Amino acid sequence: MSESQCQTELDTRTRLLEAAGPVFAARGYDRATVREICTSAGVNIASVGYHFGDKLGLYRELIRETREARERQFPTPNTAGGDPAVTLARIVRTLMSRILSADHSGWESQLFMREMQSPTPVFEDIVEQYFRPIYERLVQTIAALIELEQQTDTPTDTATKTPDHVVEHLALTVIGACVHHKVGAGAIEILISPERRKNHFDIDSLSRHITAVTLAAVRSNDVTRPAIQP
Amino acid sequence: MSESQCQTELDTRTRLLEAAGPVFAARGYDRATVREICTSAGVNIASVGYHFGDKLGLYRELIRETREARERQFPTPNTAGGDPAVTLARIVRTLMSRILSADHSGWESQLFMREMQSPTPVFEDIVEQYFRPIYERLVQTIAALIELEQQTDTPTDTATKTPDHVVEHLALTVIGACVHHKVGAGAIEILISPERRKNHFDIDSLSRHITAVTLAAVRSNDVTRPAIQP
DNA sequence: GATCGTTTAAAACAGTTGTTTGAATTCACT
DNA sequence: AGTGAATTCAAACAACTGTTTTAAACGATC
Repeated sequence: MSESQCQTELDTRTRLLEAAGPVFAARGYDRATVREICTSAGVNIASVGYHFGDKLGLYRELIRETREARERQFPTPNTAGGDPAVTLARIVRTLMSRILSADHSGWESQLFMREMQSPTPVFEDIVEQYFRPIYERLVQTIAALIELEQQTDTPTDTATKTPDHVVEHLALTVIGACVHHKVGAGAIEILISPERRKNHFDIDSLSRHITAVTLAAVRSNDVTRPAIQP
Repeated sequence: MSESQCQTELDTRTRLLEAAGPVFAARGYDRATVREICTSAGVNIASVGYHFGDKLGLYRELIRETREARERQFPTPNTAGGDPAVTLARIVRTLMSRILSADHSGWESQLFMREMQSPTPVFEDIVEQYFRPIYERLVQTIAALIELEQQTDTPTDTATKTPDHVVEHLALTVIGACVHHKVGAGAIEILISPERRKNHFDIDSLSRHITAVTLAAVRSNDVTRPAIQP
């Protein structure tokens, strides 16, 4: 094994992985062809079979490495003791960064978005190892926020405790609001003017907005104390 | 042309359209094969070419008819004069119904979701004719809500007017929260317990939750009066 | 320098895809 | 029944897919 070259002439295996990312993200697992990947990587078609067994093997490895890189770059905040409002802001920003941050060209998150609608055999791993940790931290944080809010309430209001499913709804609302800016990017591109998108649809603005909405919801009894059918 | 039979023996054209819906929704445009559609419809493979020109022609017609049916069944609320809060609730419910209502088996909205991530030549039409109307009504309603809220504020608070992009952020947050329950259904199925999903993840509960969150956000100055960088 | 395991190369394979062909069939109308 | 257009059918087409094959090139070790 040669480990001396580090400039442009890399390992065939590595070149395959690097070329596979954009292609799988752009076309999806099925539409992506090993021929296009190999051409883009400048390697022979048979290399996929040799190094990864088959197309799915290459895809599995790509997903694994991408997820690990994404987690390293935007780790799930673990500020357990601090102010829940600050933790919420951090979680939302982490979510938005993982989704919108375009280090290479935004294909990383596109991979995971495609798994949501066209799941492959790796989907369950992605949810358990990538989605669940930050989701559960979000649930904990929102629960802490609600509890904090209700402690400062006047005692007469504390008749009914906020049920668990409301916390889950809130967490999923947050995630949905974040994810939508990637999933619905094509529609947003048509619905929102380019100038508006350029000025106000960055990670920072969107994170702050979603955090503010969530905090407002947590402080509203109409959300945390759901009424019986009106 | 025969128009006498209306029971099980329908027009070949109609049978093709009816069979195409579930297949295109389940597999996506590319993965769906005309062979599977024709087998499911019980017609010859060449019928697609004869009646619709080609695969894309069949798909175009399916999208058109599905969109029109969906708009008929869940029309965009046009209660212009009424209480904006009521209008908001109606819009959210319409959105959730269009997305989650499973008349046949939920494939109708799946079609549009797939267009968001793997757009075909019909995507722009869908956005302009299906998404934009209800989106703009949502924007108008939220703007009306904010104005109504700020009228009742103490005059000292009305220093800064809510900028337009905040209204757009709010509208997209609402849409994202709704859409996520379809796009992220696969992940939600893993993250949320089946019992919880069965009891609290229906159209009614989710619509009320999202409406309440939006109303809370509209009433929060932290949302409608975005601060300069902290 | 010969040798053996590792890696790459071009070509072919078997399967599936959307589409087309040309004959057979159906159908309304005389 | 006969006619002519509309429709359906089985079969084949050309293009593309993932994968395999077989031989060639490489690289370290003796």
